[in-house]
Amino acid sequence: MAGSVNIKDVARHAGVSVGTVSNVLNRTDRVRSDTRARVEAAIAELHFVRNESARQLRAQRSRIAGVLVLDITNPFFTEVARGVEDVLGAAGLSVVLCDSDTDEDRQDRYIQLLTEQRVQGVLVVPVGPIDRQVTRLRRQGISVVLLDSEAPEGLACSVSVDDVGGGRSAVQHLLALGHRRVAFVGGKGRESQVADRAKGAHVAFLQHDEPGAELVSVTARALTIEGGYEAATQLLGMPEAHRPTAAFCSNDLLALGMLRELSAEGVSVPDDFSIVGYDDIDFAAAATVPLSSVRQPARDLGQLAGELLLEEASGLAHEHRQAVLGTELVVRASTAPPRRKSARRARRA
Amino acid sequence: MAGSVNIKDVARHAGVSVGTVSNVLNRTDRVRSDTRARVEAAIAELHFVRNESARQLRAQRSRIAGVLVLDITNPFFTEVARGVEDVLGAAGLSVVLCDSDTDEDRQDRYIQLLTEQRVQGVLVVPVGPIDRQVTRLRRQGISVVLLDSEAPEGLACSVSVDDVGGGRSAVQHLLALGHRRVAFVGGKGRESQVADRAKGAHVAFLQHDEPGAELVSVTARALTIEGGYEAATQLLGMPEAHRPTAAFCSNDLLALGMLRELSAEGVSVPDDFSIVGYDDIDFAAAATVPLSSVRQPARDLGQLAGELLLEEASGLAHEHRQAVLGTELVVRASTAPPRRKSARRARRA
DNA sequence: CACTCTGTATGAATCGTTCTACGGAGCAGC
DNA sequence: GCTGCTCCGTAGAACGATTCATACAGAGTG
Repeated sequence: MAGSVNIKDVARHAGVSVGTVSNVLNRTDRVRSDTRARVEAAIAELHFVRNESARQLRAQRSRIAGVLVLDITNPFFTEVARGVEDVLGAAGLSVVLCDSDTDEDRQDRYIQLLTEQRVQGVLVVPVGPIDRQVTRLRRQGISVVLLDSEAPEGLACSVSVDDVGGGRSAVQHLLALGHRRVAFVGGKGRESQVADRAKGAHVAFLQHDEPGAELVSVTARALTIEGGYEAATQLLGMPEAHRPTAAFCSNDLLALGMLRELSAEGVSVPDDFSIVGYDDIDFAAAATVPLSSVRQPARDLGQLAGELLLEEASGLAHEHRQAVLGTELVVRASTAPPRRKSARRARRA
Repeated sequence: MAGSVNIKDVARHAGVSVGTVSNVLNRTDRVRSDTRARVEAAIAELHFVRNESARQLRAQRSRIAGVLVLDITNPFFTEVARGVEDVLGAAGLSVVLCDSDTDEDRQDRYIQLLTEQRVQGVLVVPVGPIDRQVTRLRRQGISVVLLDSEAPEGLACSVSVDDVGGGRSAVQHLLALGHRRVAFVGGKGRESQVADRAKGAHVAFLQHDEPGAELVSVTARALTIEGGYEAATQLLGMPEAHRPTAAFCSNDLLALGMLRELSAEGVSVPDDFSIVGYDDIDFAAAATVPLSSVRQPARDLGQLAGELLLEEASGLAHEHRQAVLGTELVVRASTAPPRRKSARRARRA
């Protein structure tokens, strides 16, 4: 049976008071070594496991932090989570990972859950505006750091990436190669990250200032491999005269999906079409046509966010900071100058 | 301030007793509608958020289930987690994801954490033998289901995949194509899944019974893309006479890494070398040389495990069951008959 | 011997919620 | 008017660990 053995059972079994057992658990040095040994023996014998709910109730705070990401199947976010884990784990906090699946309702449910748990802190990659939820968390004394998204001044700490710059560098690269019609592939969602990457793409076009150059917007159902298939199909459906010769995809999943679908349809990358992705996940380099991609320092992002959270949670004087990390364009094999007009056209399926 | 407003504050503010507030929260129908409205107004006004620790303490059980996987950056496991979420989320349980990173210590720490939290249940992809931990969890009244690994009869429910069968079908495919020297690529770990896949590979060889056919074992540092690069290097380092003409990799990460490294070294897949992966993650189909792979029904696996957990946790009479799901070999472009002897050899870098 | 000081152990109060036993009000039936 | 309901609401005892004020024993000091 055993059901649940508590500190009182341990105390009785060891012939001491509950206070002493608690001391063995939490302030080991305050108890004589023979007493401690007796208590520890009782703990082992009865298979006592501390009830964290009771502990938390008393302590008014848990030893857990939550990480809430947009898409747990996207390696970029799991890499970020690992970065968080690196830092918080070392500080003795446990990290639990939650997946909003880019759904505001799910995001809010998880935030509610974490609030009810009175976690130490929450690191969240937000879906849509999140000011209200941040205020609510703060009101419960829960630290918040925004991940991969810049917080409004004074609202919270945030660690983001210069997505405008990243988007710009991707498109500059394509323009420099000689492409004039470039697709920007985004999703239906209104993630600020994607919007910023799009903005960066526009900036690159404005700076380029070549007459006739055109940025075409393509919208996939979701920022997934599937979405990439779909976006490729959309591109192939365009009349050749207006079809872009290159695409900047707002993440690598899209880019890999598009790469695959184009190859399957006989469009050669990079000879017939160039692709730049975003995130530089491991799979980007591992693609057989290794993908040019805008690298985000995912692990660093997570680590820095973890540090900011610890700083805020420590209760010391704390000024919210907005860290913005840089990106790095990694050029691989999926980008090349466009084929000359005279060359044979991509075969349609 | 606000700090923490509790049910008592709400009661005072609404002019009722704490019991009534609790009833509004938990058994809404037992309270007259005007009273309820008053309480709800007070809750909203004071920004009351239920303290889940106290609730759990009283209820002796949380509304959370934990999923503990080997590698959170491997899309196979996150897909399994989504399957679990599908089922448990619908049942009103929240799911938290933990990453053992194939490390027994980390695994044990997370199990300890989940035990202290008195979660409803734990779904775990085990690292090494786990009987002791299962017994311990069970003793605390926590349900356990093993994922992707078959539990010893009577110990726990488990949902696994016929890895021996999967391994066999992969290697049978290669043998049928005419390969005679085949590499099995595993890792340093002692995961039972990998061992079973290796066993399946051996079975295929035994059944094939062709003199001179040879199964070569290659060990990567880890079952990751990096590990795949490394395994490819090992293969390329072998004297050509003994070098396998095909590899069965124990997961897709390895396979994709190997595919990439071989391509980079001028070895063409599948012309010079065939590769079969395992898991059939989305990235496998999306590789530019789409990967032949043994598909595991990841999401189904998670869903079924979730259902078994709910059944066990419901407290009804419950017999532990071992579900074993089948695999399906998905043949794509990374496998082909071996090049004839006379053909040119792969160029070394 | 009286005193203080130090090192240990104790016991009760506390955290916030749930839930059971109970009570008062209103109503029907006799 | 009494009994027996139902409906709503209340009071207070749990749940299990932590912690603080306190007690006590023994050593050291004068």
